[in-house]
Amino acid sequence: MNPGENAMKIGELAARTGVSVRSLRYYERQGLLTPLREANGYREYSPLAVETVETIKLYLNLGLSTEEIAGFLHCVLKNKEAFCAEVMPLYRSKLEEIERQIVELSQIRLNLQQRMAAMQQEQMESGTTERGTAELENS
Amino acid sequence: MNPGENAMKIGELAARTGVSVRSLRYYERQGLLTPLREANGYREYSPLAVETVETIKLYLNLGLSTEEIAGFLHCVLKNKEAFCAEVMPLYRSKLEEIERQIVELSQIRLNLQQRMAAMQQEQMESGTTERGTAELENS
DNA sequence: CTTGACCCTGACACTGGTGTCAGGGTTTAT
DNA sequence: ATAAACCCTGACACCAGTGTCAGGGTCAAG
Repeated sequence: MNPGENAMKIGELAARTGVSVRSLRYYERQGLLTPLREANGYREYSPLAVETVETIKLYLNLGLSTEEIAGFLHCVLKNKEAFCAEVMPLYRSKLEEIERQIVELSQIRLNLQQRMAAMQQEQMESGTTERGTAELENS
Repeated sequence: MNPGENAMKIGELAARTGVSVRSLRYYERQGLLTPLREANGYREYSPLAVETVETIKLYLNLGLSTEEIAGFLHCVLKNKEAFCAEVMPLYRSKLEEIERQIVELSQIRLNLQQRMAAMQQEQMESGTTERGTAELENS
């Protein structure tokens, strides 16, 4: 009945979450995870740590950095997301950033597609003018 | 009439192309640019170097790396792109990569939008169940 | 001869999460 | 007591292009 009854060590947490031992230590250094220590210095994780790590994975997959996650993880672990004031502005700016990136990539895609089409044209026609690297200027 | 008549030094090339001196030296180390050297060790660029740098910029803007560019720059500087065999496969794989990235970002965008919508819902309704971080799972 | 504007090389920093190695302790089972 | 399987910390590498600093030449104008 004492606390730490079914605590686990880092290897087990890694196995349960699919996150490498290396990454778990990194998350700790970033302030996302704060395990107790056994007398021998080994990290001691409560069963709740599994949920915490899953939550961290979820936010990392959204493109948030560990530093950003650190700003609200504590809150979302005990409340619904909607009641953590830090989350919404972060989502907003992240969404804008993602959209900027999509626009940028779309422009590159268009440029590539046009250049490829032009190349195939020229290979068909095979041979009139010379030099032509810079006419489809750029993004 | 001797060669090097209107050659320029690195600072002038940087000014004409808008590329930093630092980057010009980097391009050289990557094998993209091979200026002569004056007796004092200064780099000596022919006027053609301006075009070369513009071409490099163009390909960098397409998302190609200096290493990739090095593989075909020589060819495209003297022929039309269409006649450089290395270019098309590179464009193809780059296009695929870009499209993968766009898909990935689009998924994140959707996930963010859904979470934001859900948060606003919950704030309206304000208050029934508890805990809800992981229901819109992830990308 | 001095000042200032150029030029040279080499090297570290940054981004950010992860792999991996070195060098060393602990625990458990045989 | 020894081997195997864990655990610990600290540090370098990666990607890739750019900024920036240190420490030092070169050259032209005053």
